[in-house]
Amino acid sequence: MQDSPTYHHGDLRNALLAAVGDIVEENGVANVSLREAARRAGVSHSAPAHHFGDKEGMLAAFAERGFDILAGEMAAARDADPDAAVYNRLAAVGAAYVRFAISRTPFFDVMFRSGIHKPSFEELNNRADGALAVLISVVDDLISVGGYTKIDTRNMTVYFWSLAHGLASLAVDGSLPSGPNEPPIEHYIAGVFGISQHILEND
Amino acid sequence: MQDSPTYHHGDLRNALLAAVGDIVEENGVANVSLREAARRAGVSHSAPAHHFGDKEGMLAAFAERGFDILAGEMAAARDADPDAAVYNRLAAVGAAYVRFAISRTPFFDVMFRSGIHKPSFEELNNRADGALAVLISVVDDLISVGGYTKIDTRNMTVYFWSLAHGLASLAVDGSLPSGPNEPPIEHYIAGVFGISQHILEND
DNA sequence: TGTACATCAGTGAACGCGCGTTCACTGATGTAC
DNA sequence: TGTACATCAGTGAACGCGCGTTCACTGATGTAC
Repeated sequence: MQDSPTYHHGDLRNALLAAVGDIVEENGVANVSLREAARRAGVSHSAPAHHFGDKEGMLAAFAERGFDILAGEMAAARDADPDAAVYNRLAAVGAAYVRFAISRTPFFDVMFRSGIHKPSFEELNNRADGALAVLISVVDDLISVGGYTKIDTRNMTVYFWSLAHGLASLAVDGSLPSGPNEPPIEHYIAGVFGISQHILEND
Repeated sequence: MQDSPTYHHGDLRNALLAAVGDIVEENGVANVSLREAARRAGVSHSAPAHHFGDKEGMLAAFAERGFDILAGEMAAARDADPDAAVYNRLAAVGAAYVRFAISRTPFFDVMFRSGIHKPSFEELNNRADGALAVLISVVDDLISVGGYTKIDTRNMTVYFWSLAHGLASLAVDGSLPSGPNEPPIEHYIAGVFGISQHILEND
């Protein structure tokens, strides 16, 4: 960190990633470019290549950060009230997922809607797995506590992941009805995970 | 339709939309352009503007068609076996949604992942509502037959929509584990809607 | 049946733009001695 | 403490490309009479 501009930026990588977030927020994923990120970071247009190799590498680095944040927020939701019933902790994790998408849309967009080719970026896959692991940990708890011998962990995980991811995607996309007479997203978060809860209560 | 090339194409609008599908399939939504669509339709690069106004208009027209097809496939699933239990019809509609996303990925991508600004296209909104109406019709049946006074239609609709849309998105995105030892998508379709069924059976 | 004319669909040249990438470079930093 | 040098971060000019949009145009079609 420097007070005045110098030849060496000092924190350019972070500055560029912040710029990416701003661009996505303002103009959408489609308008992210190495040059625009450089412009916003106050640096020559060829500087980003030094840090990320190419454009896709820059987006991958941004998405990695997103998965880390998502994992952190889901883990915090899971651990917020250790005395809570297992289902409530699971619903809290799901709600954290949806809220992440809404409050940090640029990350969500780049992570899931940028057309980035995940398999090409091993580290990105690792970070995504890290986030998924948080969900799996609570699903495991649910299954062991509830004794759901009929449902395997994998299906249960995909079930909750789909539910949270679907609601998040529809909300971010603007597909859910919204307007002055429409309920806020929290209504749907409560509704959707409330419906799921019947599974636990009645099984 | 003409046998030989003429000045007037005769079916250019359809040819351009087909080209859009091919481009998305081969190179992703990000690489759709008026010029490339024109090229593939064997027409001058400025012809598409005649039909769609601009690039976003072309994508909107493509997405409209996608919603119509989706609505048709969901309705067919709903009506395939009128004697089926209500929940089974609902699960069939959900499965049709997921299969649509997988078998017609270009449509799904443009409809939900292209960053197209839906509110600007009234007709596109109408088509999207038309598809949603099919889902709502079956949810209404479910609620009236099952007597779920505790759950309103809106939450129930968003619940099933999220479930289907989430599974579809994850599958299309390549986020679900896939490989020689991983189950095919049909396993997850059955698993996810099977879990939901507990709601009906046990409420 | 023929002719005139309006309409429509598609053309092709031209414009200006932003982009990704390359490459020889230079300024700053840190380390070895 | 000073000096030499390697390394690293960022520069800026240059390249070629594909794009969207505009616009005066032309070829084809259909309709009125």
